[in-house]
Amino acid sequence: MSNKLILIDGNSIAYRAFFALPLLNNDKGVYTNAVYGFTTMLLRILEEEKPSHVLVAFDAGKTTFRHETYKEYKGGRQKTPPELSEQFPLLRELLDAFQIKHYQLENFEADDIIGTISKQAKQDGWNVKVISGDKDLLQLVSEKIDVSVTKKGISDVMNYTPDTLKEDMEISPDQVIDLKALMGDKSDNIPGVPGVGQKTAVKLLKEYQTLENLYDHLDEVSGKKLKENLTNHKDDAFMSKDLATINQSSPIEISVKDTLYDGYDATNLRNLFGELGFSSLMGRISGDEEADVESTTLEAIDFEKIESISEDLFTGVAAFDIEILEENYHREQMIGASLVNEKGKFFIPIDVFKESTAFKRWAEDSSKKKYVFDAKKITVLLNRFEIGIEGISFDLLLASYLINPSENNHDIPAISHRFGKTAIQFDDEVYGKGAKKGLPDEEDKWIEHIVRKTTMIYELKKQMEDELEGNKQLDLLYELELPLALVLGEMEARGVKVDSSRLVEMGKELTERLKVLEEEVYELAGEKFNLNSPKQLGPILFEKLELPAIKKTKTGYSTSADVLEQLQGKHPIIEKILLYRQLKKLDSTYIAGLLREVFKQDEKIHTRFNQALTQTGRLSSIDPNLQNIPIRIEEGRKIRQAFIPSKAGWKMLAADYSQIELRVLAHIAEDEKLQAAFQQDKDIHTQTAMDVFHVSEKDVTSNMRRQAKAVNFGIVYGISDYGLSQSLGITRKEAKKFIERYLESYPSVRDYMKDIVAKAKQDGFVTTIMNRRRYLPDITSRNFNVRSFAERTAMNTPIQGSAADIIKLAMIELDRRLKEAEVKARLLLQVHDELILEVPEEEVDKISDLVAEVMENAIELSVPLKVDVSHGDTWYDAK
DNA sequence: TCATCCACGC
DNA sequence: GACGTACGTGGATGAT
Repeated sequence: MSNKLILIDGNSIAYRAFFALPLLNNDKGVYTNAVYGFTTMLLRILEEEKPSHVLVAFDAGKTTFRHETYKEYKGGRQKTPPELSEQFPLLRELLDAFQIKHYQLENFEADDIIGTISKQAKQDGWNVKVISGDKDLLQLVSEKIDVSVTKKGISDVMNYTPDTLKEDMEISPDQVIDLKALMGDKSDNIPGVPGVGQKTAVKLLKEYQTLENLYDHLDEVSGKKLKENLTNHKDDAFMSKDLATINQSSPIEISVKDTLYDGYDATNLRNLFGELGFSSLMGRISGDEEADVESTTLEAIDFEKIESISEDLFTGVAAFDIEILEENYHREQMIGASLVNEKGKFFIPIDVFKESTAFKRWAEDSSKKKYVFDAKKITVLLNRFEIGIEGISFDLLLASYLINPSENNHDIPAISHRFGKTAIQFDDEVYGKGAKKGLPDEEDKWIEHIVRKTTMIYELKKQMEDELEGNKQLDLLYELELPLALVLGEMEARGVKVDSSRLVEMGKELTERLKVLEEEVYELAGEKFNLNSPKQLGPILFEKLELPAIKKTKTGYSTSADVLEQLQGKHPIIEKILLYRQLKKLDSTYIAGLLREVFKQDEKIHTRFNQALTQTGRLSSIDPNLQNIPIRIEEGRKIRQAFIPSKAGWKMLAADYSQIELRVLAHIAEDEKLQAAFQQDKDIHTQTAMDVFHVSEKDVTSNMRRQAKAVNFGIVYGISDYGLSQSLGITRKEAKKFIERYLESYPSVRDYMKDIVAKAKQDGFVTTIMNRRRYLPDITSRNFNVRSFAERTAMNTPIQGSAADIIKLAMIELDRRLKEAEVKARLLLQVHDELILEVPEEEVDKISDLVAEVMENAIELSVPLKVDVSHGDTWYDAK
């Protein structure tokens, strides 16, 4: 088999990758986009071309021999952005990990190295492929040498052979330099001949083949001006030819044989990918696709399966984990536990630890430090055996989330691989996925996996802590998220009592009304169809009934509420459909959905708060989602009547922050006008209307207030002019004007918005009051939409995220104070800016005061925080 | 099983 | 001008 050599123009490809990809950085804040792009290209080439030899050539230094002929060579070039230059060392590291030779030569450009080596290879009869973003290299094209030039981005390449070159550019490889001699090259500052562009140059070369021949027959050239230019710039043309000519006899110290490529070291590469945060590329490292092969090649570990627990197992700090295959740790079966400490690695069967008093003593002893993954989960799981847990001093899940919330996989194997630890398989590989998920037959296999995971917790603690310390986020973990996890764990385990019969009753009523509505709709439509299917509803409305179609979706007509609302009054069917949709939602999601989630044992709902998901730091709630129980529409709000205290004579108590985000904005932006409004406890939407419309309070109409409210809403949620136009039903232009007027009224807010975007561009991330981070690589995107989105995110995340920080602080403090006061009242739920508690009737007054006091003083801002507290027999009545 | 559409909350 | 636009969860449908 003949040799195949790949020659890569390193600088050119790095530049291409850098500008083609958003300014990604890894979790250490190091920019990696060029390296990432380069890597994807390398992986693709290695896979597709299967080369025997590879060389990456780099430019060296600022000046080359070309500057001796023409000192303006490459003059006027923008200097390499620092975000890119800092990636070159990484690039070399990457190539080393790939075990690919790279080379640079003082005074010469990458082109010359490539030209020289390719010439040697050609003489030896090798097949050569050159890869670059620069068309200059096309002069090397020959029978044996292909040149691939990136077209757009880095993955889109055009491969040139002598034939395709002819076809595409109508010239031969030799003529590439003549072409450039005539045309010049703006980016290299090569002059060429004025007035001669691509078209003219090609025409001339077709007729005279070479530059020399052209000048020999100069008098035959038609066109007075053209002839004059050619005559006057003959020197320029020949110098340009000189400059454009690649030196194929550079004094390189390597030869083709040195470029031997013998495959990469998968382990090294995986480690580097881990450091760089290229988790998405891990799977493309060959060897990885055969996961089973890898599993058998994982180095064996030493561990002990414990039959009975004795006190002396617990010395020093321990990593501890309980494995459960399904998501819902409130009800699903536990598989086993594992403990790793200075003594060794241990697997502990469930039955062994749940009955062990030694274990319980250890778990509940706050002086025995534990490292865990997902403290909240562990709290709930142990609680199922009536075991408490104290002394958790590290949580891998929360640490990973805080380091970079945008990672979408925060399980132990994923984190481990990201941080360069590869002695672990992914859960899917061990347990399978989907319907096939389960314990593998071989017991050792899954036991070992569990032990390995716990080992990772033990080993990663230091690394993660260093990372957090570097970001000044240790407090965020240890003073906020970790204590909160325990509070949340108790809330989840406590659950919320549900009056199922009330739900059933409401369900019956709804079913009746739905049936009637459905019939009425079919009557009006003149036929039966599936009313729940937008795909079937569309044609009925917009074809059969000939209503004007306002919006389309990918698959047909849009029948969303905002479309239907615009059709209201045009046909009686519309309001029936709207009502049907609303009631159907209530029935399926809130009645049936909630009933499904009620635990039989205690008639309670135990939601799970996801503490490591949202990009802003808010919590989310699943199975069921208790953060979106209806409230705006009365019919829906009644659902809340089914949420009741767990004991007779107790009350539900709700405490919500009033305008917390706008208060946070007033604080962060230091806007005196906003601050004053809050200090005087003004109605903020009315105040905004006064400021934006320049009217006095009494002249604020309800419409003005509505619009001001929408603008405030937009500020809080970071919506665009488009978003505002949608919510107000006005044009985008008008919306833009509104926003502009808002910013005119609150100049400090405008400054804040400007500054935060600039800071995000500089740092690559934004932070909240408690130093939570959100990375915004898209902020440097050259795509307007992508960039705009990132900019709005930069403005909005500190606001929303800080509000999330504040209520979390309040929850920790409130939990502490409730326990300290030895009252029975307890937290049940958090809904972003609101806390729900259940309280014995006799404690209501005291707790109302306490909750308000704690929430209002969770943090000291330049504006007061205001909390409204209310209570009642059900959640509905606590309004 | 997955994508799409729709709708609820903050 | 840029064509997709706050964050989430969940149900129903329909194609795979």
